[in-house]
Amino acid sequence: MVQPTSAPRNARARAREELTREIVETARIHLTSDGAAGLSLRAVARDLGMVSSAVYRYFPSRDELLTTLIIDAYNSLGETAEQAEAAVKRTDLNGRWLATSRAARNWAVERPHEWALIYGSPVPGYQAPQETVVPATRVTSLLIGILIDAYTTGQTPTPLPVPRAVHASIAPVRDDIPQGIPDDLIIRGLMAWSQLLGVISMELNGQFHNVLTDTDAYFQTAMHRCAIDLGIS
Amino acid sequence: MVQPTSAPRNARARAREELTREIVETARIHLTSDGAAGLSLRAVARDLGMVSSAVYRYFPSRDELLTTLIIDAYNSLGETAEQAEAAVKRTDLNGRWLATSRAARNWAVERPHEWALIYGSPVPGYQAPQETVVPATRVTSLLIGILIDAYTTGQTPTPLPVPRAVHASIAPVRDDIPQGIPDDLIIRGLMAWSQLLGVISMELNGQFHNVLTDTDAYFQTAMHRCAIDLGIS
DNA sequence: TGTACATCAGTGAACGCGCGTTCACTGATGTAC
DNA sequence: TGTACATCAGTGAACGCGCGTTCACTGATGTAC
Repeated sequence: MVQPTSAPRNARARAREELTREIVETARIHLTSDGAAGLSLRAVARDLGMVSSAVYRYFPSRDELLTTLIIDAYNSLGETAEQAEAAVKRTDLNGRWLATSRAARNWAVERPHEWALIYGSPVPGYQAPQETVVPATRVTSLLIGILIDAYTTGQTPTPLPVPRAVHASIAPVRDDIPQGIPDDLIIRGLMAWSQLLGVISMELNGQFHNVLTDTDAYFQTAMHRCAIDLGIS
Repeated sequence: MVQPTSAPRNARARAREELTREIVETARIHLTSDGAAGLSLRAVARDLGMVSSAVYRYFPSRDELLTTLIIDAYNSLGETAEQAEAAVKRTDLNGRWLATSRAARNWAVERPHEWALIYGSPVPGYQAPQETVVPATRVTSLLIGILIDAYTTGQTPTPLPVPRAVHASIAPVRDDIPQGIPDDLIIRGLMAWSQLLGVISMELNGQFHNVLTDTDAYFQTAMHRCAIDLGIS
């Protein structure tokens, strides 16, 4: 009882933590060459000089390893975006939006396969478990925060009409935001978010070939225009 | 020389055409369950009651079959969108844009895996050959046509400034459109296009879970707002 | 119209490779007394 | 501090499955004379 129960870190536990990390790290690298569908426990084990069955002491199945990679990706992106956003003066809503979106793009360009893992086509046969839900909301929470501040400080654009069916349709997202935010602003936020995801995914999927040379410059301008549409520019 | 040389269609040739079609059709169905990465020549052959090596009489490799699927998908989507767009009065630019975008979404919702094949993450290890380039431009050509008509009839929005770097960056896309279209309109067109791709992909990838209930209603509104931004609403 | 030859679709076996997962086991590390 | 036992990491073999592609072959269809 002298040791705090929260840290029974003997050699075995430390080794376990380290190897778990190494497995995830190696799997992440494999993602880069083969994509999520090609992620193989055996290949990971081989790279670590282990026999394939040894990995099962750390992850009960391939899908669990995938889940860890997905959660890590969400958290890594979330943390990157949060740090970038936190460095901007609270009253500079335009700056917060630009910092968040730029951080997301930079993260994505550096790790295209991790981006595809979380925002690309679902991996066939893989069902994302509940644990992935919370980390998935970190970036969108930043955007929601900006929208709330825009609303409470009165920096909102002249609203466009929102059809009744759309008003009803956005009921779920209303659960995550304070009351009072107008439908129009929510729609603008959603559209800014899909613009952000759309432009990044297009860049990563090579859809700007023969269209744009400087994708970074284009991205900045597109995000600037989103800010104008949000009324925070 | 009595027979036209263009149609030496004896029984063998007809059988070949039909089986080629059946192989592609079966492969398309397999796409639905396993995605592009899991597309297997052997599985296709099995479904057709052939031995796997027989497929090699029709397609020299798995990648060639994939290429055919990709080209077919682009053409199918292109044709669907073209027909929808052609049914709208030429002067109704807003209607043409809405018809095009709606047709694209409907096509995508019915064939999510074919959509992923052409607009999703690239298949690892697969390099798209030149033949896919032309079919890939059919839908964007419609959008460009609308923008050109908007410009020539003077229905353009008040332009926002376009940074010098972005002006230079869009040089490639200028090769596909008539001279004179302002930078601002091109940027708006690109952003409408990425909004379109972004919203559809988000819906297919399940990113509207716990966000929206009626994705169709949301899509229509989003596309309507794109039209406003393009100045054609 | 009939025959000889060429073309080609489809067969079946094989090569060489990969995968996820299970299981009985060895031997090292950790724990209770 | 020392000993007996429990825990657990890692091994190596195996199961049962899949894949793309090649190759020598049979037998049907098509063609030239």
